[in-house]
Amino acid sequence: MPLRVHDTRRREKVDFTTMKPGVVNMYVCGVTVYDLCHLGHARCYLSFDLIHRWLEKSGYDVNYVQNFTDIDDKIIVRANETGEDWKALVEANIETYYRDMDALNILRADQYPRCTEFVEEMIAISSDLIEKGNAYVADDGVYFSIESAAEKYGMLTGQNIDAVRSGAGGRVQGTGSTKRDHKDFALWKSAKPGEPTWDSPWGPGRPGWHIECTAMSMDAFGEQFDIHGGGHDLLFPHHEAEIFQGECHTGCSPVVHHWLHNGFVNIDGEKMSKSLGNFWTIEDILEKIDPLVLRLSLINAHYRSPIDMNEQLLKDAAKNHEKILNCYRAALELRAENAVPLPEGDLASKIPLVKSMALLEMMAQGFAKAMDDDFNSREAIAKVLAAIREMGKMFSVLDGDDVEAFANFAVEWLEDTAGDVLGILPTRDLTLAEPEDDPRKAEIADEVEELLARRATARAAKDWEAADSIREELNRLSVEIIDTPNGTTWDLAP
RNA sequence: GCACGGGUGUCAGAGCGGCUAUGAGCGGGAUUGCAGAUCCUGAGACCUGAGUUCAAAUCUCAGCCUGUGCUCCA
Repeated sequence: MPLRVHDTRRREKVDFTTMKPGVVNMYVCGVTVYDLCHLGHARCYLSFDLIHRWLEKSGYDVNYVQNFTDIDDKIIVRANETGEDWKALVEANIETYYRDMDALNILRADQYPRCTEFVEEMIAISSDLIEKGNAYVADDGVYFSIESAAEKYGMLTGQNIDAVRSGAGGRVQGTGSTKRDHKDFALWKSAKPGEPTWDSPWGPGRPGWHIECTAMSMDAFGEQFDIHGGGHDLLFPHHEAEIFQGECHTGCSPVVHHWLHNGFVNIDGEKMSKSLGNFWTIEDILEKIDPLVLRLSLINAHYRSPIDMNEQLLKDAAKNHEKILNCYRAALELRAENAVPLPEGDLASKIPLVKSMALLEMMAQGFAKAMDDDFNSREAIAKVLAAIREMGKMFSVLDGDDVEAFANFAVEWLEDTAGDVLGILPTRDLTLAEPEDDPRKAEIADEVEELLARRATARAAKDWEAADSIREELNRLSVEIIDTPNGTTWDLAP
């Protein structure tokens, strides 16, 4: 079954094709680095991380480019507010961007170009657009003239230029700009006092926002490429501006073969915004919850649907994540490197085993089918959850060589799907880590072990009252214990 | 106003012409000293109206409700 993707421009799911067989050139709009990353950024880059991972799993060689917007009004304003050098501000925020995204197990892109490195290219494109009659020089900069390519208006949002034309005029007045039409957007902004500037044929100034992505994607891929992604708020005007610039400059239509946009994150039913005070930075959330739980909660919906983030959602995700990890841990503990490969040996006695493996194969196919259907991670997660139930059943039914071999199979199954594609599995070492490996746990380990030993003695003597009171004592230390047939294990309470 | 989405059980959230989604929560049961984890199992749904069809959450039309964009925003 071929990969299908929803293309915003065509407004439907289409078969995914690439310009060059086996190679995907993908550009995703990055962050403007003036502040910490928030939940919305997490969702966006998580969405494209899944797309990135699935394309690679499908055998494509993916060239993933994501930019940093490192000069912009907001950066200048923020730097002025704090008295910090804007370059230092940019560097600091790029650092925290990497820190947050790494925590969420988002694979790095292949390139992270910064727009200040492409000022020359942007000037060249702007000059070309002026020559072609698609742009003009005004008092305060260079503007792209929408009317010069009116047929390209509304490509992504479906807006009708005639409806917008009728409202023109009023807003241009009073801004001090000599831009001809309120729909026109800036390619170059003339310098204002106290701002960082670059030289240009139109005097000192700095590039407009939209032109950077055209310059950087062209630098990376040439005139046309396969996927352009971003948040669904970038549809207008940013991505439509790119269509104007890119197509007029290159003469190619389309420049972008597949436009992909991710949905937004709401908080408790309201749009996330600073003014509402419900603005969640990744840094804040990760103080409270496991990054992989946050990751699971955000990929637990189709990437185009809006997500309403709330406590219940995180609770569900934590619970599911734990289930998956319990299964993964059990599989890792039960497996044996040298187990007899399956299915081999006396097949007649292994019918349940063979059936179960066939069932899991089908689930793996279901997983692939879900991902092939416009990266339906929610459906894919459902397959993983169904699979771990099957695995849990088999772990308790099988024994001996069979369980070892089946566990090998299960480890591979899980790493192939939940690990490589969904990115929600910790490393094998972390999954099997003993309490002592965590410094917070190491601190209390001796005390806990001593209490556990006393409890074990009490339990052996069937003194349940004493055993339970020791457990309560452990609970007061935020320690959770679990009795298993092989002894008692413990962990810090979540 | 214009544009683009969405309305599925208590909640989250897939499916989008015929087939148990899945998970949380709730109800039984197995296991367990108890708890936890695990497994088995039950109840519970497709906004309204009309149409197409042998068959409609699923397609068409109308209505109602709701989200988002149209200004910087992932």
